[in-house]
Amino acid sequence: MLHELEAALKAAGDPTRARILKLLEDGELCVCQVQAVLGLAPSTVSKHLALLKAAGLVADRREGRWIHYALAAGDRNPYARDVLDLLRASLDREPRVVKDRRRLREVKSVPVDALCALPPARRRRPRRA
Amino acid sequence: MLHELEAALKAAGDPTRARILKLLEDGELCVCQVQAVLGLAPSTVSKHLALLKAAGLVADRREGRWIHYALAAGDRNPYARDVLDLLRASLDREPRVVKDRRRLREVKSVPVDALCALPPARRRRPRRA
DNA sequence: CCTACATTTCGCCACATGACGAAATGGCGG
DNA sequence: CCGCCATTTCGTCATGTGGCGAAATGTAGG
Repeated sequence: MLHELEAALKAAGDPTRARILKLLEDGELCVCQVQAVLGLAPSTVSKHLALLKAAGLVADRREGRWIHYALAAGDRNPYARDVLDLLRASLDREPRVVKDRRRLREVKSVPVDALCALPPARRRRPRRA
Repeated sequence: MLHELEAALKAAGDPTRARILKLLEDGELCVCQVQAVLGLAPSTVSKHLALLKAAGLVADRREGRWIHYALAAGDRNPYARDVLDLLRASLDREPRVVKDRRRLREVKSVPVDALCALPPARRRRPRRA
């Protein structure tokens, strides 16, 4: 692997992964929640999360069938703290980030076990089935 | 272009460009000096410097035939300062960086107008011709 | 054990990126 | 104005990366 700093910078330097990190600022999320907000294929989201984890920027936690991801405490990559702090202080006015946050509120209002069962056509406005 | 933060992170996240930024911590350098230290083709170095400049991490200054690059003050990209500070506080023990610094001292001991005339075979130990 | 389902892994494709050499550019000295 | 030389631009190639869908994995619940 690259040096830890380069890994962290590269991981955070991708638009999609930056979106994910901004989402996680509100607290941990399971993969399907992230996927619902981003609107990308599950495999794509999974790969990004795996890369963020490899870079030491996020940590995962298994709970039943679901795997929750959260911002890392920095115990794995000493530069994670700085990079995450930089991100935390940034992008809050970015339209994409604002939209994602709005969408996240919708997603969070749905129980997790109902979320992933929603058909794609309904994904824009999730509702308890 | 990408958002400024993403541009800065991406620019600094590349190994070669990180090496360049670490070199510039000692003060401005002309392209041929950077090229002599890195041992890469001039066109390659030029492209990296152009990208760093586009990202607002470095600034260039023309002096005669030579173009000097220096770390940016941050007036172009508001995140440059943070990213450069992060780099400044990092990598100083990296073997690659240590070697580059040693090589830089050699390169700086040669007058600039003599440096670029050196044949490639002699580049490992530059000496006034 | 078998199914259901969240997540990951794998194989693929399109595109971005880093490297080079060759050719173009632009200032300096004649 | 002409050539020299540092630097950039251009074209090309190999490799890396992000996206997807299909298949594998692993856990909960019957």
